[in-house]
Amino acid sequence: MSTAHSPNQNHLLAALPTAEFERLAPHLQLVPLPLGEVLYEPDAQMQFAYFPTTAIVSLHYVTESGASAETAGVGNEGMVGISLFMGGDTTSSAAVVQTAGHAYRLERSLLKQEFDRGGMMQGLLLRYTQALLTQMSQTAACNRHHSVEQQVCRWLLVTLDRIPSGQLVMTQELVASMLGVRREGVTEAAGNLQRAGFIRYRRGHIEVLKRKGLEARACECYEAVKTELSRLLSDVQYRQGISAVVAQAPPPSRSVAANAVADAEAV
Amino acid sequence: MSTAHSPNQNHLLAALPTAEFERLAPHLQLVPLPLGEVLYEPDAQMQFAYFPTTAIVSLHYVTESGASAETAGVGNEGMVGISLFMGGDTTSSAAVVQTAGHAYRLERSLLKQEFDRGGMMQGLLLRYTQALLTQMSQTAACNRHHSVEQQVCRWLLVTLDRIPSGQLVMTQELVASMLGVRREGVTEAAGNLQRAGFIRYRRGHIEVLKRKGLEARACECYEAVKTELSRLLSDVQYRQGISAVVAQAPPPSRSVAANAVADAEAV
DNA sequence: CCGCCTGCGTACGCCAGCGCACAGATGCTA
DNA sequence: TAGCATCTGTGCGCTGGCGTACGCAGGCGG
Repeated sequence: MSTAHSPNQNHLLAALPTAEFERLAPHLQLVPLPLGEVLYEPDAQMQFAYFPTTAIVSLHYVTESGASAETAGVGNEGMVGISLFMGGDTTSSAAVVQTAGHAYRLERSLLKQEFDRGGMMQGLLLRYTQALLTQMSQTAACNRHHSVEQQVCRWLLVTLDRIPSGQLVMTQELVASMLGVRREGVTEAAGNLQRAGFIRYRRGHIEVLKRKGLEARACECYEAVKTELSRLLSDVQYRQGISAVVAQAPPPSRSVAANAVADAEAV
Repeated sequence: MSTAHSPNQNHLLAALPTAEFERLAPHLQLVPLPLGEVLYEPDAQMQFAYFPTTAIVSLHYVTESGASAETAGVGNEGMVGISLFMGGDTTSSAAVVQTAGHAYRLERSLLKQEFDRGGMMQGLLLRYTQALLTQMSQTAACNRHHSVEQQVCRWLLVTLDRIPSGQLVMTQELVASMLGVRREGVTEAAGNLQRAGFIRYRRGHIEVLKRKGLEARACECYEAVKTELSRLLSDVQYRQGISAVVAQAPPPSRSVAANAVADAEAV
């Protein structure tokens, strides 16, 4: 991956007006995020906010007994470190790098300072936080009601949306720990999907062949979260021509969302 | 219930400095919230924010197939209508009154206006929002990993914390729909708890006899959410002597939380 | 080229929670 | 006081997901 890096690969940073961006730019540090790196642990004081570009970070909750579950994921559409401007400083969840890549990080006090100016940054971050809320509540409902296979599909899709290539570097074990289910459950689901011709995988690599297929088998939660994110950030103007967060015309009502599968691109 | 009503029964309102409170006070309308009332539906434009005093409101997500799950609850410690100041205007979840009572409501634009002044109100609401995030992610993990009985205990405890009397008006059917589980599951769990002498119930009324017992059987999630809320709002000064949000001394580390059961008050 | 570590396949028993169905109990209303 | 709607108890059979355990294979390092 020797492509040029730019803060604009992160949608939040790309949406800042020039003045605000230039105020922050000198302080944005590009950092590599290797797989498995822990950006912060529960209840620990965090020093930086991270704006992923190519990396994906997973927000986890780990139970006393050691079981874990992802409560939300963060890619180039968002930011890690909400609590820095929300006022709590710490969170009860952990942030772990789920797909290696890069992110720009910003020192705690600078973020807070920019947030408190009450400009565009504030509005963006707040709306992104709301999207995060949606994601978490959706995850809660999903964990209650949907099958492992549905969740695997959902999870592949959201991950895919954050990765341009369509090639996920990802063991089934890891997927299982994200979803908080057994590895064998993922193996079985993945087997079904492979037999159906939707995906192909080999030792830690998952390749999506038929996106539509996954969408058809995923639960509603995928579309719901995606639609809500694009709604919340629909009016942002990117300084440069980033492809929109979600290329989707008028926000469909929820009941329609299920049928939207039909007009998604094939691949 | 012919007690005098006061906005100070709501912890957020009670924590406002005098100047801010007096600006809002003339616009706070006391409204009764009957059981089952829908404060807002998914994706609908909301006109008011609600600050419960004696009522409890439940934030729900309803799946396409009609199954539902509570993602968070709001009592006198919080507010319903986060999205009004977060910038999204609407939410994908519904807000339903879970325990009848009262709330003060505030017109949308006035809330937003006060929030945007950047005073104490803003900080309070943001920190409360973070508590809500914690609650939702905890719920997600809880739905994944904990048993119905544990969840019933947790749910009774959080509800109890919001109701002074200790007498819940609550059918098992309703509890079930909150948790997103079968009614029979709740019946069984409640039966166990009654046999153990922790609670007593009769047709729509649940009385808690031994709080300690419930705490011992509940999952960690109860303590975790409670501790986090008190941490986030620990530094607030109430204009009047409200009993603190949570009467608890130094925030115990998570691993200790389980043992904290021992020193909770009986009954 | 060989061996080993890591990731994947599969199988078996187990149980929590589900869906359904119906009987008994309780408390409101007439 | 009787009737009735509603809430609660209980008992099926079913199944999805868990825990465990082991065999196989791909791919990397020596």
